[in-house]
Amino acid sequence: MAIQKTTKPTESELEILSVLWEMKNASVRTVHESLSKHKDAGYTTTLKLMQIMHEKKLVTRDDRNKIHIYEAAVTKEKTQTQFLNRMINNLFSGSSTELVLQALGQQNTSKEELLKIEALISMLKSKQ
Amino acid sequence: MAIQKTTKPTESELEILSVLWEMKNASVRTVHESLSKHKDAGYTTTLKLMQIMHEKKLVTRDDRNKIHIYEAAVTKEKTQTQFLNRMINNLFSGSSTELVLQALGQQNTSKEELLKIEALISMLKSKQ
DNA sequence: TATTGCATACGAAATAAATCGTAATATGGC
DNA sequence: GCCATATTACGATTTATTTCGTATGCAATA
Repeated sequence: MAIQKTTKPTESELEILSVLWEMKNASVRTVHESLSKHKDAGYTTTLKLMQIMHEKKLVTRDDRNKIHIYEAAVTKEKTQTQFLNRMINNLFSGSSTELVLQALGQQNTSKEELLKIEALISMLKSKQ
Repeated sequence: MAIQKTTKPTESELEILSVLWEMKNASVRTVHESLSKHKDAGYTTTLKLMQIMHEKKLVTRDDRNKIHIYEAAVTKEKTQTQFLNRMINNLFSGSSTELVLQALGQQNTSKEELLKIEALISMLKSKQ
């Protein structure tokens, strides 16, 4: 059985995936337009990137029509997990708690958000 | 006033920084030995990387003696924050809460850890 | 003093990522 | 059918990152 090599998306690929997750599916033009708000690169750059992502199986596409429609082939959750783990190992000595503490500490999180987190925590505690 | 361009460490540079944060300061040989446990690259590769990091001001070094002693020039906290923010923006729609929930959800965190987080949360709540 | 063993310096190759120009092609409106 | 326009395909260039080979120097020691 062939090993499914988990291709870690690059920074640029992540930007594209974000758009696709948001929109469910989209043409190159649409993705490019969305990216243009923040970033400034030519249309063919976006196109090329998406073609490469297709080769890497990071996206699927429907190319039955002239305008190809792309869709993310990896879930947002899986990708988040992948990057989170990487980051926890690289920067937080393998401790997710350290990361959580740091993330909560630096940002100012609203009371509502804090309550949501508390809820999850008591849920986790009860499960132990 | 010149703008302090925040050089974002690359993946490999991060590995080296981790060792330096851990050890406070170290020679190339020491860093290389530590990295060798996980990774497999030649000594001069590590050396070159650390020289580049010195140029980029990511590390300082004491080169009064033949064996140069390196030290991280960026704090672990600052770097963590930098990467956390990047990640929150790229992958978690700008919401640190989302990241926290995801991080807590996937790993199994011990009761003690959960208590630590709860403590921080109530501290944050009282400050609002 | 000559030799050996580590150390740094440095250039250059190998690899990866991002960017873009140009050509080929399909489509819709005239 | 022809043209204008928008799209994809693709090669090439640029830039960043990682890797390593070789040169050179210094210091201990035989």
